[in-house]
Amino acid sequence: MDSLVQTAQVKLLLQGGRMTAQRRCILEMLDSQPDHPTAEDLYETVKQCDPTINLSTVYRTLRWLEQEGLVSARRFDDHHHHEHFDPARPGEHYHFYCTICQRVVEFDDPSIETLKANMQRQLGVVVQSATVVLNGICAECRQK
Amino acid sequence: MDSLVQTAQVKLLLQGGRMTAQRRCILEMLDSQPDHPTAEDLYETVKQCDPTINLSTVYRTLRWLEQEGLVSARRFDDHHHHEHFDPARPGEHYHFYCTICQRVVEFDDPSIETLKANMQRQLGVVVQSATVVLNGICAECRQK
DNA sequence: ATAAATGCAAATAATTTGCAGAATA
DNA sequence: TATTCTGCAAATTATTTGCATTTAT
Repeated sequence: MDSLVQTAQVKLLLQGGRMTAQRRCILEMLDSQPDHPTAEDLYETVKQCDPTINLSTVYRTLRWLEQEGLVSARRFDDHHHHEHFDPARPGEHYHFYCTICQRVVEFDDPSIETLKANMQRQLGVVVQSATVVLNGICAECRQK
Repeated sequence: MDSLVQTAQVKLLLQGGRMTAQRRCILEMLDSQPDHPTAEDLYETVKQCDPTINLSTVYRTLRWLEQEGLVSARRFDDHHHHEHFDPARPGEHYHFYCTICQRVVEFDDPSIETLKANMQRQLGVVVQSATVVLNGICAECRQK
């Protein structure tokens, strides 16, 4: 398992990019959290290791990572219009979003492949990807 | 089948609201199009029947309709961060989004109920709603 | 006549960009 | 030392809000 820092290092070398302190710090934070933070969330966290970092730098790094296929941007909530950044681990996965505590739980299920196949057949389309967000109440919030 | 204008009329009466020319025009446009327009799309269309209408009025009407359960707001594309407004017809449905022509096709499929049931069991959560967007190439765009 | 809705312009929120200076290879 | 990257401030995009004026009931 390469760390994000290592993977990014290689990509940077290949394209003449540079591993700066800011990037290393962002990458380490992203790697250590099982979260799906917003840019703002990440900014607040990263400030702990580099208090003078700028939000633009966080965005620029996230966009670069996205372009390199190392994170993907998702919108979970139709009314809070900000993106969550999902460090791309191997294997497609989908999300459960708790409408009470905003927790995100990843899952995968064979019924989604069934759905894709059904729709390709019934609609005559080609399905390239699927976004599935189940909204509801997570196990923890139910205990109340 | 009541038209949106009629349904809205009743809701307005019950809450002391008023049926204005602008609202009627927006409702008729929404009703006649099988589309999922953005606020801007709708604004351009509505201008044809009321050239002096303001974008704020379109937004205010859409938000009121949303609150009344007559339309729902969706984000289809993770990189164009604007909402599409879906006139809520009875029955839950999901969306196929063509990444070439931006066409939206509605569908429903029993595999989604299976998915919800699986996840409630496996994750111990309560699923209240599901957002499913399949992205790919529609039948028309495939002919090329 | 009165409360509600509109238009306008300014505010907000999330994200992006231009540019001069700082830092890496 | 030559580029690349950063911080800052200003720009952009989508949407919302305050307020004076207009309009439906």
